[in-house]
Amino acid sequence: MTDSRIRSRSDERRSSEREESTEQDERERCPECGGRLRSDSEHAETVCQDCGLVVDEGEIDRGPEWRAFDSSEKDEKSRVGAPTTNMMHDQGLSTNIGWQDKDAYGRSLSSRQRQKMQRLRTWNERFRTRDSKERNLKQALGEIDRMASALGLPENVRETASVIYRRALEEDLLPGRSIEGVATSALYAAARQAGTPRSLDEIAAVSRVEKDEIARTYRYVIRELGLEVQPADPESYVPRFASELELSDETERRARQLLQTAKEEGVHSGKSPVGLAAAAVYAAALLTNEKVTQNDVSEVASISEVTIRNRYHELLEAEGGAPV
DNA sequence: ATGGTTTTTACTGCGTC
DNA sequence: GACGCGGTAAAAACCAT
Repeated sequence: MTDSRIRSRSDERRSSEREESTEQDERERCPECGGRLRSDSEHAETVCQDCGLVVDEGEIDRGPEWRAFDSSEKDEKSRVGAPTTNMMHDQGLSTNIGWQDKDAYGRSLSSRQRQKMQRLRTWNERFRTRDSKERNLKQALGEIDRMASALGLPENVRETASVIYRRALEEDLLPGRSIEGVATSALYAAARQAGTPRSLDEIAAVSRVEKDEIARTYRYVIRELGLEVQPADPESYVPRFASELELSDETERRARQLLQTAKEEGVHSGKSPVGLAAAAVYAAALLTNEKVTQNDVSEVASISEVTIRNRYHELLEAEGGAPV
């Protein structure tokens, strides 16, 4: 009697699961029979529901395998430290010996113990940054961090930059190039990939490396790593320029609009995205009667006034040709 | 290296405050 | 007269070949 109840309940569960999975993910199809795929995170597989073909195996579930129902359970069940991060040279996994001379109960150590701990700290530090690659990374990541905060780039960009640098290091791209150069290039690439691009000039302003070298190493790194970085979208510069010039949201919106229509008209191929963005901001300010001089815009965008003039004529022309 | 394209530099004239 | 703006020519920078 109990048996049948249990079975029936589990049957229910199974059928409801199936219903769920038929609803999910219509676009993925089985390459064999065209049946629906069902991802089974418990077994780390993606299987076809019709023919049973396992399409994808070994997905990694990075989440915890337990669930916590209140905060005390969370403390009890959790047995890991901070998540690993690529922003530290050892991904945050190395040993750290605290600087307080206290034991696990918070009592102070005897002087003998203190000396011992001091020696341990020294050696730990030596081992931690032992080989040249580690030291290299440590310096580069410090550099990336410094530049990123100088440019006001968010954390995820730093993270990406770190990953790129790490890869460059692994592929032995460093010999013959400066650490700083590669670090800067990594950051430049990361910023562009994240859709918060900074122009080469801006990057060069905070880097210890010359613009030429940055550009050169950047191209090299991109090519060697097979990174795909699309040309920067002019629109992604607009918010930054607009806010630096203290322009209204309305102006920002118009600037975007101008760029959109320009894009449709195909006015912008081959032109520098920064110039286009600057021109759009200027033109938009004109349209909304906000006072910004070409000089102002040229300064925040680090682009010449002439370029702004040329571009914004084209922009207005495109807008006039295709009214909204 | 070269040639074509884009951007910058430098200079000039015009109108306005 | 200083400033913002527009235009132009020549130089420089950039990019693909």
